[in-house]
Amino acid sequence: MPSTIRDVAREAGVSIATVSRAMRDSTSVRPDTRDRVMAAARDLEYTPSQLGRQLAERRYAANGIVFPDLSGPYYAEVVMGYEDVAAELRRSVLILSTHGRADADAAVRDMAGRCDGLVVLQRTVSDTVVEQLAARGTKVVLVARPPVGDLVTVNSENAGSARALGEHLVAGGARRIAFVGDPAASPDVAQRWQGIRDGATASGADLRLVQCAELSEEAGAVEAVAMLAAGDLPDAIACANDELALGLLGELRAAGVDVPGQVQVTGWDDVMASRYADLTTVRQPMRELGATAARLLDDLITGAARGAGDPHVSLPTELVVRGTTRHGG
Amino acid sequence: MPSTIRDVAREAGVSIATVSRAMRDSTSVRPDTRDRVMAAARDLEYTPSQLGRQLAERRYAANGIVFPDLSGPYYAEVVMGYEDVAAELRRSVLILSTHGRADADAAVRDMAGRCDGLVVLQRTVSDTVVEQLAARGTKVVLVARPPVGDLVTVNSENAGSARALGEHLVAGGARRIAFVGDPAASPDVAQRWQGIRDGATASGADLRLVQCAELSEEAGAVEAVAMLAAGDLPDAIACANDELALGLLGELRAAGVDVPGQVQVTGWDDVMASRYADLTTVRQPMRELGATAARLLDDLITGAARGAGDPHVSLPTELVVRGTTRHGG
DNA sequence: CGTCACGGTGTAACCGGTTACAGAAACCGG
DNA sequence: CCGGTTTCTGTAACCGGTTACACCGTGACG
Repeated sequence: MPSTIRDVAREAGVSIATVSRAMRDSTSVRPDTRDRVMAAARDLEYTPSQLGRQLAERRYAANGIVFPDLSGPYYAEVVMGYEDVAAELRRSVLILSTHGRADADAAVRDMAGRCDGLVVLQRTVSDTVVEQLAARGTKVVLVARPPVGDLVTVNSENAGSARALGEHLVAGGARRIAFVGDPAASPDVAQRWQGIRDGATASGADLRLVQCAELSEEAGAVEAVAMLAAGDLPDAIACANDELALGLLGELRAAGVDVPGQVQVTGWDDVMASRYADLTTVRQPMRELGATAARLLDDLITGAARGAGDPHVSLPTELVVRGTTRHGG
Repeated sequence: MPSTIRDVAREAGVSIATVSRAMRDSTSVRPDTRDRVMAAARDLEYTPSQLGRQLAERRYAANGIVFPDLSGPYYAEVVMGYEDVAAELRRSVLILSTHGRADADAAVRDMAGRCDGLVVLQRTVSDTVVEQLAARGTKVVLVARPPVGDLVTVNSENAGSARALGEHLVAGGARRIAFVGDPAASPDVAQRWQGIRDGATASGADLRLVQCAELSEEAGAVEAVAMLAAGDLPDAIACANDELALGLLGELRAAGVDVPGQVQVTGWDDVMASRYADLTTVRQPMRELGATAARLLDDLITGAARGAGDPHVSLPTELVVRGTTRHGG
């Protein structure tokens, strides 16, 4: 229904090549011809079809981003940072949440057929598919995901802050510390676990692992109930992320446990709710993660050699001490 | 670089038409031919170009969604609900955050050139552009936005819950109530303001408006400081959304004000942080909003007449009473 | 005045698929 | 064994743009 370049050409009495030229560069077309074309385009409400253009130019001017879920605040922030930069670079953004979908790989392949490059958050896409895409020429940047080949990755620094967190807990008097999470689930969690252990054990405390795969408030509540039932509360509980910690914290407080007097509790991410729950945590630069990934991806697509150095970028994090841990000590 | 349909045709010793047919429907191609084609496709790692396909079929199999921002939890949830349904319907999702961008209209037009239909949240797109898009054949669904022409809209019910909220505050003993927000900013806020006023005044209380355009924690904090400075606290403060209320609440509590003893405070949306701040609020079905919009949009695109009735859908909301208001009365 | 350079424009060949139409091959009953 | 279907496949014309190349007219220069 919308008018095409040929309609405009007919209306303006020129060839389609001239219309194309008039629409995209002002040089190489005589001013009066250009005006005639523009007038015709306006009359016909002509908007060049992105599709035709993309096919001819063999570029999409679009980027994708694949993430597990948008329900927590974490990914939303990353996506936001990504979209922001992408829009600045005049590229459209396609999103794909793999959630629990079985056909995630197929969906990702489909998406790859619609954009010049994409960012993969976490383990949402298998190594094989990532490699295939990269081999086919789709540019890929991995965020918070184990590296594949020598693809560019962006992560936030975990080890340092985790260590600081471990030391902070011990300084607050903790001797027996529990870490709630699943180090096997993601390298991020593994690094947090490792770092906290380093910090805690170096100071002579004990760290034990409470295996917990899901990182939700519900899972946190479940773990809290289990610990209370076992009647064996540690001095401190370090959670793999904030949502887990918030769920756990709610349950502990409901049970009348004194936090941080009896048990210290920490999370990771510094989501909005943590400020209100007064939860000690580690702030991740979520928007920066997305923004950085977008820029690196653009470099790859445009062929800029900015990232000639290390293809593995790591962004700093920051320990945020609040009321669920003991200060000073 | 990736192989095309012609490569596969050559490899398999058939014509491109046969390849096309073999790839998309299993009937109408002899099994052994089909196998040859599939084998060739596998060998060459052939994936049909979405671009070519879309151009030929004159459909994008993609939907867009335009929203102001993803920083709060509200839009993220709506987008999530939208993406979920879209993925189910096998459509890709394009996102566009208008944030503070000056060229938002141009970006939306560009987006419209990449999808069969799109959803517009709030006032992110001007009436003129919405009308143009609709006229050009792009299907449009409006969410939480004033109607344009007879386009389909999806909203959550505001008036009823707002009225209930007003009555609840009065039942808690409030005589002088302040509403913080800007009814002119969005019809949602206008309806909340109106509804709360109805509920409050019917019970003999007073409602005054504290004009505040921005709906952020910062803005809420600013308003709280202003009220404290003026030394004239009302009995209750109803905020246009949760973030505003949370910011305000933080400041009041920091100043030693007794909530809800001295002042009752309410928000709107029921974001995650509100549970931890123990904020009385109204729950909106955010995911449903997105999901419903996605389904209605799909109906429009596929031409299903499901929505033959009223093109204005309204989803129910629910008053959530917590600790920042006085129960019972 | 002939030639050359150059700016402006049109023709036509792409980009990578889908599909109407026609023709070939296989199958059927008589 | 033949005519008529039916089933399969190929040819070619799209979809809506971009762009290499050829062409034409003009002004400058020798």
